[in-house]
Amino acid sequence: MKARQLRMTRQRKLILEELRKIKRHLSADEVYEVVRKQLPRISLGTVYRNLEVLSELGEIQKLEYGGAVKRFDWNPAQHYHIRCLECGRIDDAPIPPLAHMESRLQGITDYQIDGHHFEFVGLCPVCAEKSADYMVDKLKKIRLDADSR
Amino acid sequence: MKARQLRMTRQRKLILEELRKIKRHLSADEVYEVVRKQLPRISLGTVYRNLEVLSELGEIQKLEYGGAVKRFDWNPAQHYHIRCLECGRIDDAPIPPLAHMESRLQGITDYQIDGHHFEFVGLCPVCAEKSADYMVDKLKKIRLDADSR
DNA sequence: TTACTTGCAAATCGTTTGCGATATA
DNA sequence: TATATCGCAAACGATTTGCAAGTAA
Repeated sequence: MKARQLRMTRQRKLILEELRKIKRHLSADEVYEVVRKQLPRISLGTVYRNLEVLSELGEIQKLEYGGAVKRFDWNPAQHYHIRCLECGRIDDAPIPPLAHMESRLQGITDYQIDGHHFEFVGLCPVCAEKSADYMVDKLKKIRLDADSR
Repeated sequence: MKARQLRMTRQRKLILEELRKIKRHLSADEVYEVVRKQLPRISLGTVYRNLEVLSELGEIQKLEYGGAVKRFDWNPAQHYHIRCLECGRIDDAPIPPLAHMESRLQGITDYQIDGHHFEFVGLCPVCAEKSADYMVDKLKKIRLDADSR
């Protein structure tokens, strides 16, 4: 679209390198914490600006499905995700992209369709564990109540 | 889960009625503007609280796919949506829900899967029109430049 | 040398929350 | 009457932005 005279600054380079190295789906704040170890004076604003630029360039991808905070994926190729409803953690979903979805809307929508988003939602192993502990506690209490009557 | 002593206040009733009458996918702020016409002293906080309660009850559904603002759907049944990347407008997608998606992760994820989200993204008719106008203008300018040389 | 980028801080935006007053069941 | 809910305003968390100084090309 628009030709841009972008510069590969130390900040931009480091952010991209760390994302590719860590291979997880970090929020802007998490990226900030990571790169701060090597560039202590970097600002959160710079991190946001660079994540934006890098995703516009197609070097990374911005994930903004559900949940409050956006996350950034080192892998710009199309693939799906699983999101934890409790803590917001995101992992790759091990299934291939659905084909021919867009063509199913041919002629029956007046939208100009660009693509689709798909994600599984549920509880990550850590939060599922916590949730199970909570239920066990609850059952214990109910049993105690019954015994004391 | 938890038995709640909910009350059907005038505010709660009106919000639900208006959503069901309008049958569009409104943001909290849009709901606020609508109900304010009949209850001028209602507060935005009340609207947020009631939209939350109503979606917990399953009377409506909260949409929090992508985009910044949440939207609320009068129809609590499972169905998919199309979202405009430009203005955030949401409409129903005229395709049935995908079946058997969750079972495809059986045994290959340590997440506890609850369900999935799916949405098409693109440009709504209004924004597609604007975008087309913009491109036409651009082409005209390029032609003028060429002529003047 | 140019103008893209930065660090910093203040601003913005959608949403949530604490409070004392109100009204529903 | 008990307490769920309200209106109001302040608080919040994530993200964006204005600006003067710094720096890649």
